[in-house]
Amino acid sequence: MRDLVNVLRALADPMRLRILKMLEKKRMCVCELTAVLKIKQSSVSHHLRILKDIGLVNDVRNGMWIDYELSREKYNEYIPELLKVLSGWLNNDSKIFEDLRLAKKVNRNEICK
Amino acid sequence: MRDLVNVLRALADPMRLRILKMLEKKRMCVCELTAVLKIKQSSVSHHLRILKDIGLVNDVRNGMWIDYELSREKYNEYIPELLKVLSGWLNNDSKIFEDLRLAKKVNRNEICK
DNA sequence: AGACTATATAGACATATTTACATATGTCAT
DNA sequence: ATGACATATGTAAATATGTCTATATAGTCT
Repeated sequence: MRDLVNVLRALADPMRLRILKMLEKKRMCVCELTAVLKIKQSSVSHHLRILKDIGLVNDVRNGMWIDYELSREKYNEYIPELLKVLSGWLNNDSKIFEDLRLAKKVNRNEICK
Repeated sequence: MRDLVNVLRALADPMRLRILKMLEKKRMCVCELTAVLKIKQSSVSHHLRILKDIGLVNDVRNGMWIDYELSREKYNEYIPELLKVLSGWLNNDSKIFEDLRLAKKVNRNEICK
């Protein structure tokens, strides 16, 4: 029960949903996510920590960067099913649409000054 | 997006999950739910309002009582799918098991003094 | 109509959450 | 090692959430 509540809480936030919808398309580093979301880097890290702690995302070090991706490990039974239904949602949301457009253009070598 | 966040927030609470799991089995009035959950009636009403506002439950007057039931109307696209996956979850949770046992026994004519 | 009772609402309090700022950690290149 | 940069963490302020007490509302029943 605690697990399910924690997964739902992790999902019940616009910024974290936006992050997850971007990670559906590709791995992204913190500075790329920061550039798209337009909140402070520390806030992005905070949201990523919540998603990582509950097992919704993994981080993978990649040179100077740390890439985040949707988790493929089975931390608990709820996550695969929720990620699956989420993949069918918000695909016509204008905010998500704009995020994905920006995420596609973003280049870590340019923006991470 | 706002809709989805609100549905997830409504679900992300142990008391509200317990309520929904009971309503999966049968309609229940506020005083019956109060007896099982063992929190104050006003708190139960508060949770029911959140569930009703987002469209997860309906209320139906029944004589002196107001019965709540899982919503069958389609307020938004997320609710039917989430209620469906929820029906497969928590069925082995000990708290839920105990709730259902109490819910089956409870009799509104006795407890609503 | 009036008393009764199930439910809803308002206000208060404690706790949790989101964000930003400042700083720390850890990696790469020189 | 040192400097530069990406990311993480600690702290503080503003806002939201869950529970309670007290009271109001809206029905029922006689």
